[in-house]
Amino acid sequence: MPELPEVETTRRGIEPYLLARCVAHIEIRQPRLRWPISSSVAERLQGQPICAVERRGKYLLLRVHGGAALVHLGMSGSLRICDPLTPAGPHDHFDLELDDGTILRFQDPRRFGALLWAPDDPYSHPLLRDLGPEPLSEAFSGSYLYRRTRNRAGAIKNLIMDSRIVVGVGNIYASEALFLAGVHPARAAGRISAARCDRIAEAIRRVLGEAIDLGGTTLRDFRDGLGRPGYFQLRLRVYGRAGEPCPHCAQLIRSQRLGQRSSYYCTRCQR
DNA sequence: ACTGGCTCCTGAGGGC
DNA sequence: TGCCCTCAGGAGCCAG
Repeated sequence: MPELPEVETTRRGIEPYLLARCVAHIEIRQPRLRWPISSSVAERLQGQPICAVERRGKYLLLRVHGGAALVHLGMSGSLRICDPLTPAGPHDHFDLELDDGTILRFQDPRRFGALLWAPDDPYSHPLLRDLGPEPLSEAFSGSYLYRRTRNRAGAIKNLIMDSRIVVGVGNIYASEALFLAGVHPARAAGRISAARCDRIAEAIRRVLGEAIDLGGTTLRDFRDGLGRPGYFQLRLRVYGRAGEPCPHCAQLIRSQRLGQRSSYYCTRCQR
């Protein structure tokens, strides 16, 4: 579910409730997420003021003195601000209780998400250390993408979804960006020209930027930190639209599995 | 160094 | 109504 726009939307939603508040208690109901929740997370957060709520790729960082809690939403995770009287549901795996009574609640039916402790400089944690650039930063550009794709035989769609190349682009936005750029998702990455790498990089920035502006994409269950849905699903041009006409040329949109994921594209507009 | 495949889970939806 | 199958938005990890 959550790709970069959904994680950023969540971050913006929860940040005002967390900043400068102290963590009073952590309630863990189900420690078995992607990695078991270690007791050290609770120990290190307890009593600490949260000094920043940051995002790196699809990871959220709740920074405190001495490190940060890393939260990943996996495929079905969400974070919600609620009050202590809200009853916890079966997939509400942990609560961060703040000193003003506010609760940050993590729900994740598929349990692919994570809560980890990253000591000292959290950006040197093994999960963050080797991540590629943020797609909306200066470091990500067409020339960067061109350089990183040389001699790569794999499909361009798999490459832009590889977090070591660029972070935050999941299955939905990869299809959308390649449609905007006019590039076929299965095209060998190393054989794409510099000019077309420019178009792909620009399309990724545009799609992610628009999706953040619309509060993310809610296909089934995404909600922001306050329980509100996103609206980018209304702007999806090809994702999930196999058999419907292409918005540019009316040719029927096709779908194909690429690296175990469904890809959607127009054979006339994308080469 | 790359590449493709497997894996962790639960829930929804379609076919019969 | 119920059972079985397939698929789902992530991404670390492994073998080749």
